[in-house]
Parts: sequence; C-alpha cells; structure tokens
Amino acid sequence: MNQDSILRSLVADNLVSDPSGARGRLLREAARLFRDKGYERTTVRDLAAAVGIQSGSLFHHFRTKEEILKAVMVETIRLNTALMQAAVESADSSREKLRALIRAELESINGQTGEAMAVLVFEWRSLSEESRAYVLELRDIYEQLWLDVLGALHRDGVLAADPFVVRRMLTGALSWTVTWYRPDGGLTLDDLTDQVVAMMGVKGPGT
Amino acid sequence: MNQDSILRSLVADNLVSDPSGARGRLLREAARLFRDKGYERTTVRDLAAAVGIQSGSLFHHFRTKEEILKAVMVETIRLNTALMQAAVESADSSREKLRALIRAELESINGQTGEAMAVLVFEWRSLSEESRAYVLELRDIYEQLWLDVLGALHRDGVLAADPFVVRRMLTGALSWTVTWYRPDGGLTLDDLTDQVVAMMGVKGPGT
DNA sequence: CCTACCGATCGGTAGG
DNA sequence: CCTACCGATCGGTAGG
Repeated sequence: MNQDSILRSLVADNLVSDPSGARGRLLREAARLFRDKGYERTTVRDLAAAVGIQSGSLFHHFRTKEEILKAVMVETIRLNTALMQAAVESADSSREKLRALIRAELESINGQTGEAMAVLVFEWRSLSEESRAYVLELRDIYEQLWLDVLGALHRDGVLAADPFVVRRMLTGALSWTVTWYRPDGGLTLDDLTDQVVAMMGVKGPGT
Repeated sequence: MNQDSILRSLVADNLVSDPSGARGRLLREAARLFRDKGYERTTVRDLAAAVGIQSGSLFHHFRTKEEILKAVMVETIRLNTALMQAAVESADSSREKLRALIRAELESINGQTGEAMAVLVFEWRSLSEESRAYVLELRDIYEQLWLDVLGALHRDGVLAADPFVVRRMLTGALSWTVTWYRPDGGLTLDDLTDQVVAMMGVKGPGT
C-alpha cells in the first residue's frame, strides 16, 4: 500500500474528501492559509478567494468557519492514522517499526499534507469544545499506534525511558521540524530520520 | 546567582519591566491571556479588564496591541538568556552544562514564566516583520549558548548527532512539554530532565 | 454559487 | 487613567 492508494481507499469510504472536488480543494487551501496566517487571521473572504468563489458561497459547503478548521483536522488525522498503520505493517521488528513511524511522520509533516499537520499542532485552541473532544478521540487512536511500538521496545529493554514520555518528546521534536527543516537544504528525510533514531537512546545491535 | 537576583539585576538595567509595576503586571497578564486564548482572540478589552483599567487607557502604555506582544517576547528572551547563562556558568563539564541548560529551560517553560515562553513558541506569526527581526536577533544569542555547549560535546565525540539538529529537536521536545507536563503528576522536573538526557544519545561514562 | 447586506465587535483616537 | 466614540472589518444571512 503506497500513499496514493491509501488516500484513494479513504476517499472511497467517505472518510476523506476527494482532493480534486470542491470540498477537498477548499480544505487544502484552508490548511495552507491557516498555517501561514493562523486560523484567526484568515478571513472567510481569504478562504473564498483562494478557491475563486464569493465569501457568502462558503456557507453552502460549511455552516461555520470553525467547521472548516475541524474538517481540516479530522481528515488529516484520518489520513495519517492510515499512513502510520501502513508504516507499522511494512516493518518486521519493533525497532524497524519505530523507524518507519518516525520516517512516515516526518514525511507527513514536511510533505504535501504538511500544512494540515502544522494546523493540527498550532491551531488547537481555536477549536470549539465539541470539535476538540471529537478530534481528541481520533488522536488517541493515532497515538496508540506509537505507544504499542514504544511499549514493546521498552519491555524488550531496548528503550530505557518511559514510552509515554518518549512519545511526547517525539511529538514535539518531529512537529517542530516544520519550522526549520527544508528538504533542499542538503539534509534528506532519511538523514533526518537517522539523526532522530540516533538521538533516541534505542540501544543494542544495529538491526 | 539565583533566579530572583537575576531578575532584579535585569530590572535595574531596564531590560525587563518591574513585575510589580503597571507595565510589568500588564505584560504578565498579557502573557497569560495570549497563551490561553491566543493573541488574535485576546481583545484589548480583555487585556484592560485583566489589570482593571479601561481599554482606551491601554494605549497610554503601548501604542498598539502588537507592541504588547513584542514586549512580552522581548522581555522573556532577555530574562531567559540570563537564566541560561547562569546555568552554563553553574556547571563545569560540557555534559553538566547541557544538563543544566535542559533543566533550566524546562523550569522556564513549566514555571512562572511558562506563559510567556509558550507565547514565544506559538504566537510567532502574529508579530510584525520589524518586531520579528528584532526578536530573532535576541533569539540568536540565546541559541548560541546552546550551540556552544552542544558543539563542545560533538567535538569531544560524546554527541554523535549534529549540534544544530540536536538543538532543533530539543527546542521542539522541551517546548512541547508545556502542553502535557504537570509538576504534580508524579514526575518531577528532575525526573523529566533525566529522561531527556537519557534520550539524547550522549554516550560515555556517567559523569 | 452570487448579490447585497446585517449586527457585532474589533483596534485605536480625541479630549479631557 | 476615563468617557465617548470612530471607521473598518468580521462571520454569517436572505433571497435568489
């Protein structure tokens, strides 16, 4: 399962909007604007202009501006949960699974869906209570994938630190790359993954 | 030099506002509001109410709302640069200096100035171009303290990964603690510091 | 999806 | 530091 086929399968199940449809295009532009200017500084007029419609027409697709933010976050978590699941399944040992997860998350953060991933990290406060509760549920599933792998490494004595703390540290470290990492800067995503793995205190033989 | 005397010395030099004065109290409340609600969602009326004055009176102290954000950030970096300098000087070996830096930054993020530190991380986009340039200058001095210590460890062969990358990872990991770490949760700041150090691939003998 | 428009709220000002 | 107020802009609506 590559990235494209995973996306297509989610679109078929109506869990993620078709990127080429009106809704999908709006969500992609919204993610970009929300990351660049922040949710609050982005006006409904900005959003409408980005997809070439009038501001009033937005409310044919979404009841409120906040609903757009929620949709960006929900679809992003759904897509990335599927991507992480594929990453876990692609590897055999726990150590390789961890590497695959780190690599996949770095790819999401610094690739095509990077805008939406950044929104997920930085625009949390702009969600309503109800939306927040729902997004958090999805987030728990995503996090459990990580905790399972880290927990296995911990039980095997390969990872000394607490899995929960390690995952929190990784979340911060990896999402922060969006503010400084540039793929064209001589450091490839594989190099970056290596550095993170090297920095993690995962002891023991090299494979 | 403890934290209090460092703060007093900065106040005496007019680099940081007296926390008990009108300006200092406003900046502290502003930091709290900006962290909780975000800069854009915080109105000048919120700010004024928090210190018990009318909204129009704010503009006697600051020309614009953005100037308040800038002041929060500038004073926070100044204070923390002094705190990190003291941390570096308090230790002898590079390894101990790194631990002191990590411990001091965790303390800043999760202590009394935590609100302002979170603002520094999450409200970057709301700064004007000019303010951003100025804050960035101060930030460079702060970062250099870290890079000096990490660079020494790298030259000694204790730290395998690139100092620049390590610092970026640490920035993300440590600042992210503000979203999940609670001092009363059974994990002390010293425990947390231990976990971070353990997670860093700083090889070699235990002292 | 558009036109035309609304009530509310925003940052900031003038004059004291 | 207050009173009184402004122009601009915001999210959202009605009716087509």
